[in-house]
Amino acid sequence: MGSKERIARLKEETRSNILDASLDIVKEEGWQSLSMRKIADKIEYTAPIIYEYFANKEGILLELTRKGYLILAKDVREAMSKSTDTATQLEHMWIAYWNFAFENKELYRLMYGVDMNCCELKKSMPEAELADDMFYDRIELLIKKENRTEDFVCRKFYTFWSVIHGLISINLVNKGRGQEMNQHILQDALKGIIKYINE
Amino acid sequence: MGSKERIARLKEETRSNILDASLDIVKEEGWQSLSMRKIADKIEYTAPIIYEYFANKEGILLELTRKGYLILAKDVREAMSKSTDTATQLEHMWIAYWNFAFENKELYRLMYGVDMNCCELKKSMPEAELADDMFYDRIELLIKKENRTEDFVCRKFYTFWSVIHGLISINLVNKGRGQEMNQHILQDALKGIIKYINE
DNA sequence: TACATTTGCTTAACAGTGTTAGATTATCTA
DNA sequence: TAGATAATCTAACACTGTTAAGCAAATGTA
Repeated sequence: MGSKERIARLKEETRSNILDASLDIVKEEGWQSLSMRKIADKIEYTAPIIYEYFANKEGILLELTRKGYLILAKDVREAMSKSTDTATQLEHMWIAYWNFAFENKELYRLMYGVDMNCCELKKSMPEAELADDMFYDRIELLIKKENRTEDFVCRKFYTFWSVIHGLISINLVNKGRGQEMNQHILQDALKGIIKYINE
Repeated sequence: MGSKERIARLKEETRSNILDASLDIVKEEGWQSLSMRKIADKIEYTAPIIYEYFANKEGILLELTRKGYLILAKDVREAMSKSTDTATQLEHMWIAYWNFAFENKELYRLMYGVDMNCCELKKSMPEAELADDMFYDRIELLIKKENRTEDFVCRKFYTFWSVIHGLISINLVNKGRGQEMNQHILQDALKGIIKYINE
C-alpha cells in the first residue's frame, strides 16, 4: 500500500507548510499579528486543521524555535571548521552567531525573547536618553584626549551597554546562573572594559 | 470654585490608579495577560472609562515606559553622586543600572523589549544547547590550565554571550548605529575579551 | 423651583483572537 | 453500491481591544 506513505508524505508537507506560512507572515507583519486564521488562509485550509499538526499556537512557535537553534548550530559549526587556531575559531564562531541573528531576525527574536511592541514611538521619548547621557558623559571623561572622537566614545558606550543589557536579558529570560555568579561576571566585565578603555 | 480642582485631583488619581493597577497585574501575571477589562476590574470601573485617560492600551504601556526611564535616570544619578573618581562613578552607575533592571523586572522588560512567551518549556529543548556547547568547548581550550575551573570558563562564556547578545538585542529593538559601527564594536569587544581571557 | 445641559459611567456591540465540538463531506473498504 | 473511516468545515465559546449609544445623576441657567 503506497497510498499510506503518500498520505504520510502529504501530512508531513502540510505540517511543513504551516511552519513556512507562519514564518512568512511573521517576516511580513511581525510576531504580534501572527494568527491561526492567517496561517490557515495561507495554506488554504481553515483554522481547526492546524490543531491536527500542532497542539496549539505555542506548539508552532516552539517548533520554529527548535529549527532556529538547529540552523544556528550548523552555522556556528561551519564557522569553526574554517580555521584551526582556537582564538580565530572563537572569533569566527561569534561572528557567525552575530550573522545568524541578522539573517534570521525573526527567529532570533523568538529564540531569545527580544521583542518590542511600541518601537518607533519610543524614539520620540526624551526620557529614554536621560540615563544614556550620563553614561556617555562619564565615559568621555575616562578616555584620553587624543582618543576622544565621537566614534570612539560611542563605541565604548555601546560596548558597556551591550555587556550589561546582554547579561540582564539572559537572566530575565532564562535565569542564567545564580545571582552571585552574575555579580561576578558583571564586575569582571565592568572592570575589564574600564581598564582597557583606551585600547 | 475649588470643586474644579477637586475634580481635577480625582481625575489625576484615577489616571494614576490605572497605571498602578496595570503594573500590579503585570507583576502578578505578566505582560501577556494584561487586559483593559482586568485593569477596569482592579480600579472598580468598566473598561471604556480607561479611554478617557489614555488613547489606548499602548498609551498605558508608553506611560509606564516613560516612568521607568525616569526612575532609571534617578537611580543612575544617585549612584554617580556617591563618588568623585570617574572610573568608580562609572562602575557604580552601571551597577545601579543593573540593580534597576532586577528591582523593576517588568519595567525593564517593557523598556528594552525583553520578553519571552514560552520560557520554561524551552529549558527542555536540547537543541538550545548545541551551539552553546561548541562555544564553551573553544573557550575552555583558550584558558590556561591553571585557571580552567568550571566557574571561570562559565564566567567567560557568559561575558562573551552578554556582549554579543546585548549588541544584537539593542540593534534588533532600536536599530542602534549603522552596521559598520556595529561590526567595529563587535570585533573590538571580541578581540578584547579573547586577549584578556586569562585575567 | 423647573428645565436644559453637561458629565460620568455603563451596557451593548463589533471585529478580532485561540480553541473545541459537531456536522459534513470525501475517501477507502467490504 | 453500502457502510465505515478519515478529512475537513461550520459554528460556537470565551476572550481580546475598542467604539457608539444610552442612562442617570450632577450641574448650570431661567
